[in-house]
Amino acid sequence: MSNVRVRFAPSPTGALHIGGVRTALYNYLLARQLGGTFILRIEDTDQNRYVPGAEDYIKEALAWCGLTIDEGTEQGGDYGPYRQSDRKAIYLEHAQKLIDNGTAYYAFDTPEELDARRETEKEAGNHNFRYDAASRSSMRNSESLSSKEVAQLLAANTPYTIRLKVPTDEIVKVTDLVRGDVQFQSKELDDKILLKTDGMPTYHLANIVDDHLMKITHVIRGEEWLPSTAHHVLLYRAFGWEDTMPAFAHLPLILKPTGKGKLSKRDGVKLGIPVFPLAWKGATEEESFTGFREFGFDPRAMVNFMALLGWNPGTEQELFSLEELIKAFSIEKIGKAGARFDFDKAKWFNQQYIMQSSDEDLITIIKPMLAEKGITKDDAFLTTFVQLMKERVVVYGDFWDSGYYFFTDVTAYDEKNIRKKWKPENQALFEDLRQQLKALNSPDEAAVETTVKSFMEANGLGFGAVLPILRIGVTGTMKGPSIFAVMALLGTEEVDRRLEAAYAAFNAIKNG
RNA sequence: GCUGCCGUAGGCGAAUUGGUUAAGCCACCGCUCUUUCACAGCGGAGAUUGCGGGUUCGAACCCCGUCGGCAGUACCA
Repeated sequence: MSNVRVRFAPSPTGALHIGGVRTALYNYLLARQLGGTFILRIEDTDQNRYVPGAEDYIKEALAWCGLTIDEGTEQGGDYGPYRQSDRKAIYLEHAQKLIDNGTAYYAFDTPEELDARRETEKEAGNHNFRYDAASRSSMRNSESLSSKEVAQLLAANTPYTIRLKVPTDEIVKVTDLVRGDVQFQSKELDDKILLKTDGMPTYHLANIVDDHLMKITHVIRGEEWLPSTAHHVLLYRAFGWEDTMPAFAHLPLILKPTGKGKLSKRDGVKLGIPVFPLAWKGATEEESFTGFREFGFDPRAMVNFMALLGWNPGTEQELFSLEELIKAFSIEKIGKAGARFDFDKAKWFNQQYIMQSSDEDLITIIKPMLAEKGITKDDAFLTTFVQLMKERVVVYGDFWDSGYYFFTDVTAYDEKNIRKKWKPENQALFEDLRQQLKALNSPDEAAVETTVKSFMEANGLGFGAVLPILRIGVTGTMKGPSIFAVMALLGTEEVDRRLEAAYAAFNAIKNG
């Protein structure tokens, strides 16, 4: 095992968004490719936003995608605990070190005071008030107050935060694996809060301390973190850890299908498409979302789709198994521009996977769907069924939606085509055909075809006059597999029953 | 506003890193197959590489400017 160690560090504030899944995937791919370690760390330092069930959801989602975790809250490991709320003491201790070495300071300003200050600045025309080198002397902190005053405040248990003391004028360089060198002027950076009043760290502190302690070598995360990376570099420096600082790779955003803005959960409900791997049951209808799994996706298809969203192999290969992705993946091939979430493309991948799936695998998936409707069928029947249908479905639900007639009576006829094709004067002929078909005992597809064809020949009827009648009569629709195959599978009794009912219905349609 | 990132057909995106006619896939159109739909195969349309300058024999690629999109700008992550 190499010393490469990467982490996926979600915050349990709800369902894991598809962008998060992709971040996890890229981390996982890098770890596996280099024989490294994939770590799951739960970043639950904001108690106000904690959502019960979110942590389990994250784990289930990763498992569904096939991303196995090496170290984490369940698996354990030598660098635990892996839940940040369990590491509270560590952060306090480290924040203290920064106070001691002068790179951080106590701040006693309350949120209300901060808000008030922002408000007055705004009225004065300054819309970008920052707690920074320029303003900190006018705030209440251990930089502006005398050490005696600070000691008194601390002794009186005055609530405080610990802030990073950002250097006044310095250029902070960040080397990003996907974007190259990025520079920030330290005077544009604010004095980020490191430790909150409640004793919990902010993301910035926790992330640096944990990544260092957990010996993380590569930080792969979303682009929204790029601006604060300068702070992170400053923190590594403040701790004296600069020489072991991990490499950074900031992933491009996943954009809305419309192209404007980053994909949000609202887009999913608005467009009726999943933007989460698994469904999420929120407190209300509005906070509940469907998932790729519930939408009828194969996890391999979703993973394949996501892998290509912001990364490309540089070849023309499009279909990748997880194993192939592990081999082909490279950070250098990650794109810089935001990738639009193209759900049509996602469906195409799923269709490819279904077509590639074995009959057995498909049957395993279909059986429970049928059972839910109280239908059981033997494997021989189901095998033929999936063979007939697998190349014309996109999501698993389509097996039922466009193949329900294999299991139950036709619910609606294609009336438009019936009006065009049904000739009541030919009914006697079709009754005759019905009898002929019925006489066939457990026929195969070829036998049905022969019977129908000789019937057509005998009566001078073409395919166009006969097949649509049979097709709509048995399945209700013009779409579907070979009608001879469908009839053979359904059996003579069933076909006879359906045709009898259909002819009556056709006359009604014609007359209505 | 400020800071940063990004900009190749409708979408995803390639281009041996400055070297002929700017790949491929999805979507779209047509043909073949099938008297259905889908799959598959073939073909088509669609790009003055956001725009304007510059450097160069030569620019999608380098430089400057400009416009646009996005992100960040919390005691959230």
